Amino acid sequence: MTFAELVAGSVHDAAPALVGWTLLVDGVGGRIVEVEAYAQDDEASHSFRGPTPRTAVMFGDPGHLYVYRSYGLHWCANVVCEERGRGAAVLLRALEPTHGLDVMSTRRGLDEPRLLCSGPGRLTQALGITSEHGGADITAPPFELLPPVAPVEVEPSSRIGISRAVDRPWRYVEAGTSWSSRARRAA
DNA sequence: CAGTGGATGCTCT
DNA sequence: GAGCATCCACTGT
Repeated sequence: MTFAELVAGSVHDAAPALVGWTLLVDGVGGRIVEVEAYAQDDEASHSFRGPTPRTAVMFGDPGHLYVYRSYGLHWCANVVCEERGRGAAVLLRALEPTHGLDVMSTRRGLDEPRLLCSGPGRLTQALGITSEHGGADITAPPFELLPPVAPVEVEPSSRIGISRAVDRPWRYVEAGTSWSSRARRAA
């Protein structure tokens, strides 16, 4: 299954299947360990009330990036899923840093590996993703996607930071990872 | 370690 | 004018 085929399917299948892929931007990045699925029929999704100038990308082609500003200062990156017009996307919430640790440390202004990519705002800062990448094809340079080298076990849980549809278990975290955004407690 | 609140800008009501 | 798909510093134990 190629990445393009994967994200063309249901967002509820694509989201857990993205865990374990490695995402690089200009050779810098890491393994995806935490994501959340957002569907159009989903009160917590930006696409819930239909397309707007901000969310137009969500209703475009799968495999492209929907980037939005969060709380006025952070960028958050999503991979558009399903076919055109569906308004479905997967929010990238955490990576296990594997490539370009030094570059990410500089961009983040800290050395602690655990804090480089463990959060949606953190990983965009570490990878240099901004609104300039909004609408870009994530399967083309400067992006690079490497498939998992071994089967990945994924556990569903509730999504974080939302106030509606809180009960839907559409957050997917790699089992046993210590790199997720809620792994602040020691292992 | 847990809990709180400030920063900061854009979208939609 | 409210409300965020957040992060960090600071407080009090």
